Amino acid sequence: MKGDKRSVTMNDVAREAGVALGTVSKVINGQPVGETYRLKVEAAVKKLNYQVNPSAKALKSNRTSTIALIIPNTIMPFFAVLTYHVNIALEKRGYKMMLCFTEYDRDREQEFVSMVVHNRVDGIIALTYNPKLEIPAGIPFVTIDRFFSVSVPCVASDNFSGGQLAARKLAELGCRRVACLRTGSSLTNEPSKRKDGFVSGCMEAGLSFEMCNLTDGSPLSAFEVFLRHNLLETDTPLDGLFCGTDLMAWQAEKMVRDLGLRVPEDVQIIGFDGIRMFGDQDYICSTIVQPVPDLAETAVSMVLSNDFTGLPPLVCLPVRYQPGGTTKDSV
Amino acid sequence: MKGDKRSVTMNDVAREAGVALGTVSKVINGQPVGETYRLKVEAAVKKLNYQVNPSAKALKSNRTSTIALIIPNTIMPFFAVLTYHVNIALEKRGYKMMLCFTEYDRDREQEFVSMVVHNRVDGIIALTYNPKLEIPAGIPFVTIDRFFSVSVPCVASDNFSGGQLAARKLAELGCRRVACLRTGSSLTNEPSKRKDGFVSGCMEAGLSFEMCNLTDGSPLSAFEVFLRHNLLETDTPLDGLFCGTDLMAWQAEKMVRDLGLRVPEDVQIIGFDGIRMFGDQDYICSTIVQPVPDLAETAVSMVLSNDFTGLPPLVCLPVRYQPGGTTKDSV
DNA sequence: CAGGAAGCGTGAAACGATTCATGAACGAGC
DNA sequence: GCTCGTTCATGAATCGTTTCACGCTTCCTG
Repeated sequence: MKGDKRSVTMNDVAREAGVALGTVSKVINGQPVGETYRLKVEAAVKKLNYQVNPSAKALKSNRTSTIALIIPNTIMPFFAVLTYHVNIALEKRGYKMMLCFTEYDRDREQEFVSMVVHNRVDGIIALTYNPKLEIPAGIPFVTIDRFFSVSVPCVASDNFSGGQLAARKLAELGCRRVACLRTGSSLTNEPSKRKDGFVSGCMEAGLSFEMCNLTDGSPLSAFEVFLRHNLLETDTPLDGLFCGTDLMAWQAEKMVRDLGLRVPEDVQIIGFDGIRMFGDQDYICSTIVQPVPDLAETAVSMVLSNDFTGLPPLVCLPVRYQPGGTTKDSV
Repeated sequence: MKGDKRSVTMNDVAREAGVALGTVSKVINGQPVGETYRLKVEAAVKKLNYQVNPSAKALKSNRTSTIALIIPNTIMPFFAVLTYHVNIALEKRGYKMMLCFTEYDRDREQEFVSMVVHNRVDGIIALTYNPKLEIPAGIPFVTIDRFFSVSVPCVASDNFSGGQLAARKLAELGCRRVACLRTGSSLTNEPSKRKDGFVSGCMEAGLSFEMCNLTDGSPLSAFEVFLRHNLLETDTPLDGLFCGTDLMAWQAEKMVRDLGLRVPEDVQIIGFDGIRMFGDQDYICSTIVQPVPDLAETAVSMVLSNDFTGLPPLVCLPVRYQPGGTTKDSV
């Protein structure tokens, strides 16, 4: 069929180099081989432009050099950036990534897990929403932001400290009465510790605070009702907001503006994630920055770890505060 | 080694079903087989929970059911959304995606092309920046937004019409003097037709316009200089902006606000791409929306087309205008 | 200088699928 | 009833690696 010039095989290399097949294999895989032989093989490889056939290698060795990343989508900026860094970390180590988009669907999450196991990936990194996800045995499985059990290593930002930090910053910046806006209250996972940290930080700083939890189905406009009431129709209006994500902060900023108030003069806002547009430039709001490249790097190095069962059950990476235009400390 | 329970093979299925190996293969691949045999095989497959081994299949058939997507990253929202839809379109057809992030590096682009060819992908979809990219023969290759030659099919939005549409809208909305802000002037590709369409639209509508082209290296602040001059230090200030991307529009909106003007009251802004945050909700600005799901779907169906050489050299998909808060027609 | 351990290259077998030459089974035609 | 043709299941060969038992060298020791 179409110009299928048969490709160069190890056998061709062996013949060209005048050595045995096994010797070529050893050279290719960096196993110890006599200097003379290695040189001959390397010359032949170069001459014939030989490249290993990944399918054959995978078939025989039962390893695919592929790691699955199970994640809702790449539409949400946090997921998009995480996916990027996971792929970069994998590429650096000679691995490929198999992407599985679940769109938060619990059944799809479970199906993808079986699917990638059948596809014989060498490991799985998952950011999922099914608390009852069945985790396959016998294959390295690392989660991001979801703690299942001590035998399933989890990588996450230090969400609790991030929440605390936000509260402290708002206090420092002169806020008297603040609120925490968040969604997804139905699920307990690592990110839900942001609010816990925030509460802790407020108490510590003696800051008066409100909670506004949107359950999964509620429309975003519920925030608007909350804000209208607590900004305009009260004697002690809010002057600070902590939002569960930057996107939420971005929405909140709009809502506050639409209510005729100024950001950050009247209301200061801190988000979470550290999403920026334009590469290294603007943040969409003042925020608690997650170390996404580190999250990715850590998850990858854990899933590829030689001693998988020796890994710590939960790795929390440090976050930092970043002014970004919605707080008074922004330049 | 670790619980490597040998997996179920076609041979096991054949034995279980009491038929020959070849028969099982035919059933699995949907080739015609006697009813009785098919039923026996299907029963055995179910009983043993057989799944084909992709590596073995790829090795023998020389097809991997994998398509490479070569793209700068998934950090820019447009790329992120495109990647998402490409993956969904591929998954629907039983294909996997191999992601290659180039970060706009021409050498990496070229390296990835060779790499994926060696990895024997069944086709390549590429969004690249190297005008001299060498396109491999003998493998379906579809580009997005970059036209190379009539023999390399390209899928793009109708950028020219989009530019025209933006100009017409600004005219309709009462603008008298407008400008086009864009970057990346050094490269001629499909998106660069946006400005051409815009120019054409302005002339058609009798609208006075300025061009502000940022070459690749320039800092974003050059826009600020341009805007300050054309908004504050002139007798006939601009009252409308068309930006090459939504991100640029988002920046421009900030700059205009920082200059003390109101959006959309004083200056109306239209972007390009149709980026939204929050799924189906907010657009970050009034914009010309690219049909990203269609772009992905089209690119995928083209790259998998049976009659690859019969494809049209350039497919332009229709765009639409979407009010989003930075124009006076927004509710 | 003989004996034996250590080192290392060799090449056949195996991984699990696809493919195709082979021949069995069956029906039609005369 | 016999021949010829068609249909279709069969299973051996093959894809390009990895692996490992085997045996040849080399070199050290006594």
